[in-house]
Amino acid sequence: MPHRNSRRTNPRPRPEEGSEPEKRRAILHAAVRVFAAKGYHGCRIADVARQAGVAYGLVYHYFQNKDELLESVFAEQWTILLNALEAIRSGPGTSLEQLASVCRFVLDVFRTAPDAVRVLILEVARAPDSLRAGSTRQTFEAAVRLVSEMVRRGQETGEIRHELDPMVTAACLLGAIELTLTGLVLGILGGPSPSEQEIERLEGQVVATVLGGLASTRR
Amino acid sequence: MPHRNSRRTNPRPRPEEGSEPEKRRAILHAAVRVFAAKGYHGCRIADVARQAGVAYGLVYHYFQNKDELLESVFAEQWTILLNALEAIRSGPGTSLEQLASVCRFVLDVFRTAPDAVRVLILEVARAPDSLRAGSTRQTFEAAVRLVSEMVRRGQETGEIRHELDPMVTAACLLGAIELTLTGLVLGILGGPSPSEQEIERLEGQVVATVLGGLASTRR
Amino acid sequence: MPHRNSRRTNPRPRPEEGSEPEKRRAILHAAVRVFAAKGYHGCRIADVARQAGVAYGLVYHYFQNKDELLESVFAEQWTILLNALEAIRSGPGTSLEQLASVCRFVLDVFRTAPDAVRVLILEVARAPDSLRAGSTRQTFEAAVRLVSEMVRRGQETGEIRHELDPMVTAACLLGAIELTLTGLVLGILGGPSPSEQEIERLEGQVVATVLGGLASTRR
Amino acid sequence: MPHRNSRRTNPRPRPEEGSEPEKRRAILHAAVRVFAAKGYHGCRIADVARQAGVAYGLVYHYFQNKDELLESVFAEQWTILLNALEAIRSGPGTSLEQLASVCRFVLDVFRTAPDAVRVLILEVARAPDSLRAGSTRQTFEAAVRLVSEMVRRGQETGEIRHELDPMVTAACLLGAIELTLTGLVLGILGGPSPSEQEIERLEGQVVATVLGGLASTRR
DNA sequence: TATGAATGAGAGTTCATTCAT
DNA sequence: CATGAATGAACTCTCATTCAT
Repeated sequence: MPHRNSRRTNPRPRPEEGSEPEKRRAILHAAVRVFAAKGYHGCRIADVARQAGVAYGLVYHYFQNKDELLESVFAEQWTILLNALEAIRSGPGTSLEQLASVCRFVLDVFRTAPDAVRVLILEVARAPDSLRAGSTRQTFEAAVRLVSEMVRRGQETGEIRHELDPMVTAACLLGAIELTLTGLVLGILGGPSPSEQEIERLEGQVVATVLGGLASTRR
Repeated sequence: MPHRNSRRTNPRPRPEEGSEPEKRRAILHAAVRVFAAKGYHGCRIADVARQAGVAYGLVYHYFQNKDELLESVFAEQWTILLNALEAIRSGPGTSLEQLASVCRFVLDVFRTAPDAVRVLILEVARAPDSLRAGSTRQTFEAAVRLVSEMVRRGQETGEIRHELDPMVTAACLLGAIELTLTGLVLGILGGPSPSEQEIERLEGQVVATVLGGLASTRR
Repeated sequence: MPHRNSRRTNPRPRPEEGSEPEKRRAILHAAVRVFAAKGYHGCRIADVARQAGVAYGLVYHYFQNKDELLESVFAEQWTILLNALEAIRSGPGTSLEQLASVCRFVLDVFRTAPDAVRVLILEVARAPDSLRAGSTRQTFEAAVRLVSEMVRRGQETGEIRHELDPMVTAACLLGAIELTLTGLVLGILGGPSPSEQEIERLEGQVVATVLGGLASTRR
Repeated sequence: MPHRNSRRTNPRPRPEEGSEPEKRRAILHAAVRVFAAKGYHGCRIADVARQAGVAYGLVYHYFQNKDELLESVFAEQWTILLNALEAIRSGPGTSLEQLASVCRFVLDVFRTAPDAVRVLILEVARAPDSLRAGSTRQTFEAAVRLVSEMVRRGQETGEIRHELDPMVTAACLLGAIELTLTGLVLGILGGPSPSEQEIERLEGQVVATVLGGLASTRR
């Protein structure tokens, strides 16, 4: 009986520099959707395979195990977000304008790809330690650091108050976005199925709240 | 003949009508801890029973099933928080002072009972729909509304900017708190095991950020 | 400590020589009903206790365990049947008349106490070996023997064909009754809720079929 | 290029489109045996899997749950019986001969496959309502109807007494067979392990009893 | 007698993972 | 690459039985 591979010349099963097998992609996309819909633990391999229209076992051909799959989902989504944040940071505009862009960007993405955002935002810290210990935590931290960097630069230029801790400020800003999104998802804000205009209005509100603060006068 | 006592002639210290059985309480407490440590799906009945020091089956004596148990946990924790928020709202102080108190209160509780806070904050929206559809969503919404009410009153007294939407503002405030807590839990803020002083500092930072906003000058 | 009851002149709860405690009786009655409704394995102690209106533990006060309880139910029901069969046997009438009475008796009882009959007839051989090994098998066999005795006597008087094996004949007769009852219970015979008249008609049919046989002419 | 096969050169014994997977069959067979040995409620999935020599989970690969498995067992066995009855009915012979064949057939099958018969005969009406409501009740009724049809035809040809109700007669006949089998199973008839000859003798006895009736003379 | 809280073994079901084809 | 049958550990839930009061 011929063994699997006479010489193992690696005919091609390797991710072949850059070009990713189409089915791998399908699985990843499916995972995002299922993940978003059912959460980390509710997301079963069978669901992902069915959603992707591939055979059960193929998932294990491309991913070591469930954790690696979901870790990949996280990583990919975060990478997209990080790239966007980085683009904003290295782009034009004052720090305050950049931070406003961050708010708008996330809520904008939600409008077009709510699943991805849910995965990104709502599932952080929900995954098991194994995940958190992995790249996810790092990328999450990276996002906070990136935003805190914008804050720090704003402090240098005098746009942002010096007394604020950039990291805490970044956390507050991202947290404000997150819970606004949660409110949206749960239907507490914006109603059961918010219109695009409504979401735009919420964007403006979040920006105003976070940048300007609640108080009408400075103490 | 001396009757045992004025009203309650219960010969044996029976589960004292109306008062909650001690073991039920133990199970609930254990559930909070396990829940916080492992999340909704990672939380197994066996863990809860062991943690509570009771037999497996007893959990099912007091609770219909896993969902009802965890729903109870949610309900209890939220009730505690809601009561505290309500106490703050109906207490003394200006609206801004009250909102500052809210920030401080949650972070304070975290210092003394991090598990409860994790359950409360980190698990919202993570539970299955059955839970979200239940009392949890309502109480979550209640919390947002309570805070938004404080905001609204602050707008009436002129302390808080009129252009802000109270609900969005409340969501931002609670979100800022939440992600700061998440940062604490993950060790991104305050280091691996933050001192009480460090947490106090973070409290001040969050209050300053949220109430005063990021911008050093108003547009 | 004051004892339970200053006077407590034993109003009656004592087993009072020979007289069976009222609650024991209630449990037994309840067991018959539950047993009939749910079958041996579907019958839970909790159901019996609730149906009897007594506390859980009391069942174990009067009966060693579930098997003993259900064995008691069997024994009691069979005893009633055996006594009736014996009364018929030692009573007046030819053998054929007696056997007709047996048919009528069982179907009659069904009319007034279908539960008891179901337990008696439908549950034989369904119970675990432990039960079958016990008195149930013996009483079941006793019933067959009793009927076969009537058959034997009929053969002696020439009423019944000599070529028949009394035991097989008895089994056939009881079997005919049983499946007719099953048909009644399942609604295949007599419709969903048969009238008394309908049951009477079935009685006559069974008697005619069993005693006279199917064939219109003897070979 | 050699086409797949002349008839059966299947390189891999794949589940052969359309044909039933071999292991599914093994599970079904095992279920019959375990079912017969322990009854509906005593029959555990683990037993079936072990008996079939397959892994626990495979049972759930082929069957939704325990009820569906046992329903399948019922359905299959009844189908076999129904087919046999139908074959007898549409075959040659007078009605009386056909009915005699029915008696002989069932007792014959018992000789070669006692398990299947036990399942078929002894477990009817013992299963939970869910089962009874399903195909089982219908097929049971179908069997009674099939036999009653033979009776009716016998009445038309004058072989069978006109005064008998075909349905009741059919029930009596099948009941006679059933309780004779029960007697066999319990060792009340034919002794602990009856020889084939003994069973043949019982067959004759049952036929004689049912067809000819008990009475030696017609009233 | 009587109660019902407490126990824990056992059974059904799910699902990540492996493997032969 | 691709498939999906096969495996079995893990988990939820049930219920007979015990026991302190």
